[in-house]
Amino acid sequence: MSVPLPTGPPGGGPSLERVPLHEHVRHFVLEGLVAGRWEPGDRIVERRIAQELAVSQAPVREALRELETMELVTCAPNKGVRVRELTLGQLRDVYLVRAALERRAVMLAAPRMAGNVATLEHHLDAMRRAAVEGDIDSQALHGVAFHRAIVHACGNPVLIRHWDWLGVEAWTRLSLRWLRTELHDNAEDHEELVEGLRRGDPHLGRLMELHVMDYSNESRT
Amino acid sequence: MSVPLPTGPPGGGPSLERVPLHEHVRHFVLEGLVAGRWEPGDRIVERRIAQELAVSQAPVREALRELETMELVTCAPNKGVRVRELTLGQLRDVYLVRAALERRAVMLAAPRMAGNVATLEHHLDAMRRAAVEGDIDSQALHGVAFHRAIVHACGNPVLIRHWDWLGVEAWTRLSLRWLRTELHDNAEDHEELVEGLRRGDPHLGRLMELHVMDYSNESRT
DNA sequence: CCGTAGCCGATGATCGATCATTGCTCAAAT
DNA sequence: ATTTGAGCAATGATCGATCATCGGCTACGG
Repeated sequence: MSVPLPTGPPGGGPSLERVPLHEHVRHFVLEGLVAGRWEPGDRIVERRIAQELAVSQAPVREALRELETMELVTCAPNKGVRVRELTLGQLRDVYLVRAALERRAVMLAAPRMAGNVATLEHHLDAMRRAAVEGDIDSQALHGVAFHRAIVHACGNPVLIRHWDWLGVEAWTRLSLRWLRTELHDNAEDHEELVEGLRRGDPHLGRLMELHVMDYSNESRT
Repeated sequence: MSVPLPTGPPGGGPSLERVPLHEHVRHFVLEGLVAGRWEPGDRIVERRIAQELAVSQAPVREALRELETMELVTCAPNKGVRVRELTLGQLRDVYLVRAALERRAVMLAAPRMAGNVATLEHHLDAMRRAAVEGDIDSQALHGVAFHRAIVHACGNPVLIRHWDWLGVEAWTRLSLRWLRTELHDNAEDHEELVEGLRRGDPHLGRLMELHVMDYSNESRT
């Protein structure tokens, strides 16, 4: 289960690299979730998706199980899949785990990046631009990319995998939709992280942990 | 995917609670792994298991994907499932993530347990007994149970789930087998944790983190 | 002898159909 | 009116079969 799905579905052109069917299904359902096709608590019916995409039940099942790993849906035996209810408390639970992982990630990443923060600064710029333009979605996307870059730099595949499983990007987009979460104007917090990484701040771990935890305090309802 | 499978397969008696087939398969494969049926790197063939258990391919697939989530096997598209190679480095990766999660878990669990450490002391006693009796397996099992109790007391379902996905018990048993890992005589380290929990030691987090990380330094080859 | 294209069996991926459970409907009994 | 349980439709779980891909083997050309 390689979580990121790089480019679009193969409807356009047959790519050199054949993508397993269940990945397309996963992408489709994920888009449906973010686009608001289902509300929290709604049932996601395997056969319905299967018919809709003209595939059989099997790849749909597999895709839904993957989404279950990402905590986006819940799954009870013989009861099917439902969109996970996203309460503030549960969001906080996710952020707590995320903070624990990213704290460790940044501590590992710091010496490995060795001040090579170009990618981070790129995303930071994009966030600033998005902030002044009021492009909420872009700001969220680059914010996630910023954190992803750090996590992927940590060099620990297990940690990376667990972080991916947190489905940070999807949850961020969903919380924007479901909870009307407000994006903190946090470009400066990120600047602080970049600074810390550039010169190996010994408190980077704590900094990151607090930074991520802050996210869970930014909802207005 | 509820990771723990409480009691044995239903061959004995039809339990009131019907267990999904793929859980039996998962249990079967897991036992096979621990029992040494496969070595690291070996291929696990879906149809073989299916025939062996007189089930179809579908539940086997599902079980294997669950084991993939637990990092016990790797899975490449169109290439099938292989038993994950367990190098010291990878073991360290797992322990690092585990340490990050348990650090946070114990910090959350401490106020919730409120000095209620009876369960922990039970496992601690069992570990001591196992140590003097030289019962390696029992010591490992109770050691894992000790940590599991703390993690489950943290009250964060997301954290609990990720910890379960680390497959701590399976990895512990497997590293005993594959890497001839030596069990540190660590009853006293655990005693320290119990003490800390009993009186809300503010350094519990760091204590736990170091405690878990120490595990990854206990291999002799 | 070595490299390479093509054949072929093994096996993962997917399919369409069937079995079994769940939740609902609705009417009879209280 | 409420309860209760049989009947039924929906749907998840599982099955057996087929399709597609991978890896090894072999024959051929150099």
